[in-house]
Amino acid sequence: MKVIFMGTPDFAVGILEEIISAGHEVQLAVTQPDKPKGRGKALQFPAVKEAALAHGIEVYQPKRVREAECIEYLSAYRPDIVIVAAFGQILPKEILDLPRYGCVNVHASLLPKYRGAAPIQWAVINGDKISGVTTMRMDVGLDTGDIIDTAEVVLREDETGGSLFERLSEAGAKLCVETMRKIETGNAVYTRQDEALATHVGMIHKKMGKINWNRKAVEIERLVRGLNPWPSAYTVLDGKTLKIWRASVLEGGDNEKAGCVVKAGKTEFWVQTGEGILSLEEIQLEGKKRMPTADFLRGYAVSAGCYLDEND
RNA sequence: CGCGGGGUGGAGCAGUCUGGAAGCUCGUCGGGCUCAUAACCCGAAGGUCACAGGUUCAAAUCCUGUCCCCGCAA
Repeated sequence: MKVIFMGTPDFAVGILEEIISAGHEVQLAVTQPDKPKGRGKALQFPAVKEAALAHGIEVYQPKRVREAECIEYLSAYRPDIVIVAAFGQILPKEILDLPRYGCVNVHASLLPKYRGAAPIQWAVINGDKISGVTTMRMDVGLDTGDIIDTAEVVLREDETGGSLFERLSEAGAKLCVETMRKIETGNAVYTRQDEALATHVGMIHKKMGKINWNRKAVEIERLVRGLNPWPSAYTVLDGKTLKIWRASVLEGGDNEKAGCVVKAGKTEFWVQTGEGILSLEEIQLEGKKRMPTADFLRGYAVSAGCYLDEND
């Protein structure tokens, strides 16, 4: 099929490449404009742009896809289908109606659960046992189109936002090609989403990573995993940001106020939470590299009894 | 030129302001203690102090330039 691919970050790259190796003709890759990124200032290409260029595919980066100029531009390609994966812009009806087979979105959740921007992290943060990917025929709503295929992925005990990201991207790539095959051969079945079961999740903000020690240790530990590698969960130690990359939950011993450092030994760094104790395993102080807690404690004196996240 | 922290034996750090013998907590290796140990005791190896210039009798430390790592902001 003649395909226009729309996507931006890493999540979309695997899908794009799977479509290519399945033998489809990707006419154009549409992605967000380059943005200044990193410490300096340099413009950085979106991951999909990098990949598209590597495959010799033309790249188009409209600021707003809903503008007439953009719609005109896309229609000139007369694609059979438009595949959308983590593109980052909402498509107007004119584009949805453009291809013969419509626009198909690969979404990183089992719809109608987790419609919206950051389904992957939320699945981890909420402690879901199962997540997955869904392909659907897009309509004007936000992730409300008819479902074509789904694939489940079982979350691991130590699943992080990053690891699930990768696994769902892989699953999504396979599912996408499978869905395209069904569509092409006329075997696709379109199922309406059950509105009663629909839930929405918003974007991930950096502030969400700020740990509230009054919460349960299990919840904080899930937050740590869900926001790893971005934007990461953090607290404050001696007025400096302390990122927590990995932690584990210890039962019992709710004797101190939440946020109190219960133990700071040679290798243990235990913090009291609202329920249970959180053992920090891998951390990173502002300006430093991330490192195992034992390494950190070798060079940084943390005294038991002090409090994290003190606003002094 | 967006703001800031940092690069010191294998790891994490102190020392830099106020130049003048390379230090701490660990790890490693050898020995001892012990029923035993990740515990304790004794000893040893291991560093061009990121790189390049400069100032000085003398530079990890002061000056200039470069490279690399990281936090914030975007």
